[in-house]
Amino acid sequence: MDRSMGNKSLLKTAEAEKISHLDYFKIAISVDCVILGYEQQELKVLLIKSDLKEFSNLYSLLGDLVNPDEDLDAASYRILRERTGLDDIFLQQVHTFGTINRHPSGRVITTAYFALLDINNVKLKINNNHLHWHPVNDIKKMAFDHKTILDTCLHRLREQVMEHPVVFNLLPEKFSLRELQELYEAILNTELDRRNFRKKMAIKDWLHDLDEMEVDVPHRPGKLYKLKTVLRKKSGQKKVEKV
Amino acid sequence: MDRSMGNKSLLKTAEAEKISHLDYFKIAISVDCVILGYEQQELKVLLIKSDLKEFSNLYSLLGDLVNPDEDLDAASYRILRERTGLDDIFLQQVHTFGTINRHPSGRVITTAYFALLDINNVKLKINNNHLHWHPVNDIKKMAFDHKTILDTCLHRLREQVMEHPVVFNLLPEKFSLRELQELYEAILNTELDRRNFRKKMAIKDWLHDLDEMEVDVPHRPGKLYKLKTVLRKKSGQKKVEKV
DNA sequence: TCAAAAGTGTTGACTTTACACCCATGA
DNA sequence: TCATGGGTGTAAAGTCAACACTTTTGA
Repeated sequence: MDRSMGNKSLLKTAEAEKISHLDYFKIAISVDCVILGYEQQELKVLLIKSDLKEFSNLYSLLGDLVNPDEDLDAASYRILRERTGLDDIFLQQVHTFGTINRHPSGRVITTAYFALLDINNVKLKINNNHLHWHPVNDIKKMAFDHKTILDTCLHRLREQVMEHPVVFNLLPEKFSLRELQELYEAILNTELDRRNFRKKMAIKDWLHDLDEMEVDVPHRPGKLYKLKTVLRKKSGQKKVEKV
Repeated sequence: MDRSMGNKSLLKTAEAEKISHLDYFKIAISVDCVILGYEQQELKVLLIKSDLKEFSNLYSLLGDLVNPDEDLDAASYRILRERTGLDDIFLQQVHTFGTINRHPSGRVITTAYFALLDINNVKLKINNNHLHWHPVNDIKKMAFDHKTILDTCLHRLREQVMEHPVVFNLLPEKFSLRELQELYEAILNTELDRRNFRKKMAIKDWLHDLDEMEVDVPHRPGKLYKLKTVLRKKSGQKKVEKV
């Protein structure tokens, strides 16, 4: 950012600039988190009932204003921690939504993140306002522009899922290949061929064979795997592919 | 965004909420544009000398604070228009940078966009502050966190270039396959095989054969093409690929 | 006639898809 | 013994990478 346009290269100090810009500190910024979990072969998102009259009976994502002394990313981690009690979580920034009238309280620009977590690790912190896990395929209308935000984040997730080992954040540490495949199918909303899926996973070399078996399944138990330790990471970064 | 945490589902009006949030309107938001052009087989970015003492002699991207009554995207189009006089330009949001101390004047969160334009169409509007086109491969240090922003945008551009018909925004309307290939090579920083490149373009079916030839080249002239009209677009949106 | 780039196909390696059978386990 | 999913291989189609020669034009 550089507001130098039209002034004739007079150097200003940052402090002087600050004063001349007070007018602009009239926009609030928030973060909104698409917190995703996976349960009963369904992808679910953590929602809360909006407490604004304008949106009564609609659900919204979890978000909050960013504090002036808080990094943007830190704000999203704070939301997660406050709501789920979890701290070491996969989180990725997706897009910033900034139309003028997206928030009825005033000018609020929001940066959307998605988070992936193991739903069984979560004890929801405060259980009022209908905080709950909601199947993502079962959402028509939301408060604010949150439906758009949700869709944008799901789109991004789908783009990444085959290239980057991210979805493992949705599973318990140990899982079978069937569970993993079902998760992919839930995310991509499609069916996958079992043999081809297993081949693909073998090629990616993401998994570590635990030499353990499923227990308490009503059929032949499958092998258990975990994500290779080197691939675990808290936030996603992408690599450029060679063309 | 929903600040309902911990309150016992008392509905508030947006107006009431606005008042209680005044404290938070202490963050400014800006947009920064990585404005890219292509000239002499080089990718270039439009830079200006920073007018902050803290960054004297460093260049910065073109950006500005977002006005309270201006959409975020509109702000980036405004920057472009002010600096280049161009209006109908490819522009894409990339990432929002929000660490506390990234701007010495105070808390400024910035959303980065990249723009692609035909450098020959541009008459730079105000030519002070060393506004100029700078080869992207020749930049080490920039004001603020602008080097990171630039790198992030270039990374995103490289990711998109083979999947989406975006780079055509950098070329004149009519171009030869050689020119197009040289552009791809400049963006990707690599050499491409001519035959394979032409095959790939043929498969993508992005180009319309104009039945015209290059003129004034000191060798056998090549055919001229233009991007198919249906594929022209001002801002980029991605599609999910089927897996 | 020379220099420069245009234009063009094939082969081998690899990747992706489609598809079916026997096996191990728990009920 | 039955139901359920585990586990596995192959062939055909398609994609990708490497590679060289002839043609056209302007100088």
